Amino acid sequence: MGAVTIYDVAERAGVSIKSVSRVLNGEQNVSVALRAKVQEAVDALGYRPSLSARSLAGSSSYLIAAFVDADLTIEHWRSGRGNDYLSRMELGALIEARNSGYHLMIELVDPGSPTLERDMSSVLGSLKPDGVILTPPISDASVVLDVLEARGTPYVRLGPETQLDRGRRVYMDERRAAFDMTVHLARLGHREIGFIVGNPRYAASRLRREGFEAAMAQHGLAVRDDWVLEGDFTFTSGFECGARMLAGAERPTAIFASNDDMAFGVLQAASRGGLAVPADLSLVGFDDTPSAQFSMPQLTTVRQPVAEMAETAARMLISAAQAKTDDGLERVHQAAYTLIARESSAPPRLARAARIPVGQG
Amino acid sequence: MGAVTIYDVAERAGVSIKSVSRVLNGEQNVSVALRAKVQEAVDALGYRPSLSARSLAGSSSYLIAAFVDADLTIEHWRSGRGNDYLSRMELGALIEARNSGYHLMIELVDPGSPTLERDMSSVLGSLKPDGVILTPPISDASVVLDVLEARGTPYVRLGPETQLDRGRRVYMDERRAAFDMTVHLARLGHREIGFIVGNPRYAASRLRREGFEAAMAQHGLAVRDDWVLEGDFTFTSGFECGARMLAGAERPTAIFASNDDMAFGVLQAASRGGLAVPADLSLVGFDDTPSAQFSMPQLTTVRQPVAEMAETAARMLISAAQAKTDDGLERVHQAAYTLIARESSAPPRLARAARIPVGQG
DNA sequence: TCCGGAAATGACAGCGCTGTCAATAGGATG
DNA sequence: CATCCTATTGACAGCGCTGTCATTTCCGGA
Repeated sequence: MGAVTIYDVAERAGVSIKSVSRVLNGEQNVSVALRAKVQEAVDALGYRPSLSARSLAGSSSYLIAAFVDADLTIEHWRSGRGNDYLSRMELGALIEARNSGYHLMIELVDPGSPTLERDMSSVLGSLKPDGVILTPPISDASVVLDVLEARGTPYVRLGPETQLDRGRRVYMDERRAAFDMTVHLARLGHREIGFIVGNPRYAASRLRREGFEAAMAQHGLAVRDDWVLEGDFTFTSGFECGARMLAGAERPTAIFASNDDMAFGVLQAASRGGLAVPADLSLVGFDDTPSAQFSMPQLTTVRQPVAEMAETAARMLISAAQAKTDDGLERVHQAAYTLIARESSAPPRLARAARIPVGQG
Repeated sequence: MGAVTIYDVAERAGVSIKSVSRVLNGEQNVSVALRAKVQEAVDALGYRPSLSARSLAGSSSYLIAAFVDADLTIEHWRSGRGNDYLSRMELGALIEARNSGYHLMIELVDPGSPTLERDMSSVLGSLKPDGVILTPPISDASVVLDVLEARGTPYVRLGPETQLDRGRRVYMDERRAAFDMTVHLARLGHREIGFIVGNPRYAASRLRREGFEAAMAQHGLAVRDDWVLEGDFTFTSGFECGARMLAGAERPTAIFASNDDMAFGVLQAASRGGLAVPADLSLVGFDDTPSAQFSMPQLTTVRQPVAEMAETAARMLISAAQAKTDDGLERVHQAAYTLIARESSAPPRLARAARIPVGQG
């Protein structure tokens, strides 16, 4: 059947298998004539080198592995819901890998497992990937970094928070994005702004909160404790926090939820409470999930270019795998975010906006 | 470093490498004592067999490949949006693969490419996967099936429409689901129901439409040509079709969109047209995308258990790879769908519902 | 014309496993 | 106790490539 080997190609081209190998790998010191002969044979036979043979014999496996949090994945699997971040990350990595003749493998990693170190060695040992992409929250699992470094496997961390000097990373300035979003609300005239924190397990939660607080401070706005509630990135938690925040006699004119899902929860709560968005309450999220453009009103949010980030990560790894030396390779890449102002944020109602100076004066 | 080989294990256990191999592969005729010795050594050394060596030497690669439509993927990638179907499919396949010690690889395939056959051989030749999962619309690409069959690689088709006798498949009864959904609307009292067809490229589009028509016929309801519009599964197309259908003096009391994204488009159109859902218009979709539970009103839709289906597919492939003979293996699996009635569907307003008999009497 | 060195090519030994087949060890049989 | 059969284990040859090192070829310069 299709089992064309390097021997067949060599025979047809009338050269040694080593020469075929040379042409295939674009090595130097190959004459034009040889290259042409081999190329012809390869094309005619439709030959493709066997991945396993290459990776067994040589030092590269043409494999990029993406490490994904197992818990999170299993949670998604249980609920039957997809994982938008994972999906976007993959698209980017997949496309870059494909363009460079690499393959992408997704591996689940449980950073809390007592056998983490062994599990990692296991995967790395059996796959021997040329590079590894770490997704949050694995990007910050120091044991994982340790193992990777011990084995000398290049890796790129997506959106890491701690130990920023280790390895390569591709990130977005979450703090600044949250800062900008807060400024967006302030510019609209909001002075009473609530915030819903994300799952503390994710670095992003802290950063987004810091950005919010910094912007509030800069604009001389008070951050009220009872208006900063802790969610966990789920719709439900958003609903609960929203309901709580909107229940009191005093309520904010705008709420900034640390991600879109929670924002939708708040939207639901507002709706049940008889509040119209953005008329009675401005609402902004973070992530630009697909739903953000379908919701009513459409949600103002921040778009993180996940696919691009993964693409960059894959490219960094592939260059690292192909370069002899580590010099001159990009190690840190900051991706640009976009604040997408849609319908859910607007100036506060005059009545409410006016109330503040009155109360203060 | 972590480079533990089978030789190390054999040495430590005081046996031959072949024996280690036997234990690892669970072969028969291995004494308890041997098994114990080897197991001890494996555990102590944290040994994992090299995937590439195994696949090079043996007949299995411990790899499952999922073939995904390249165009579609690139489209998603361009728009920066994730692909919910892909994501859910992957979760299922990933979890099953992981449980059985297999690995999952995603490969992009362009079924329209003139070099499709060669591309396929390429991938199959270099990866030598033990099984392949085909996702729509690749499930129906006969050239792909041809190549797979020629190579003798087991494959499972997810939701195929044509050539149902070829290969294995896991599917959902789309027609019946659409039928049920239509009945749902009819039972609520709707008699004037519009339908938005999906992208003709997908088999599901036709099936859903057939289900709709069959149910209408069974309930003695007329299918009006101007109330059956053709979209392409995108939000925008849903918006346009919705706007068109709702513009006329006569408009349906309910609209069934072939997928959720289009339903959201209709929702938007209805909203702009001053129509409240479900008060003035009942609206139902198909797919249960994440947004369906966050939208307002929450969308009535059909949930396809994509993750489960992929899980089943992976399991079928793994059993096929492990079985000596093909006998007794499951080849066809029908997955159960769920009609999720949420807020967007309700009885038509009395005024409108009453109008019909008046007009007819 | 001959020589040294760089450029181009080939020969060959594995990479870490599995498949095949041979060898050895126990048991049951007569 | 010899014989035969089966359960168990091992020896060894690759799988299809790449890395290393040897060999051949080709030039420019003496």
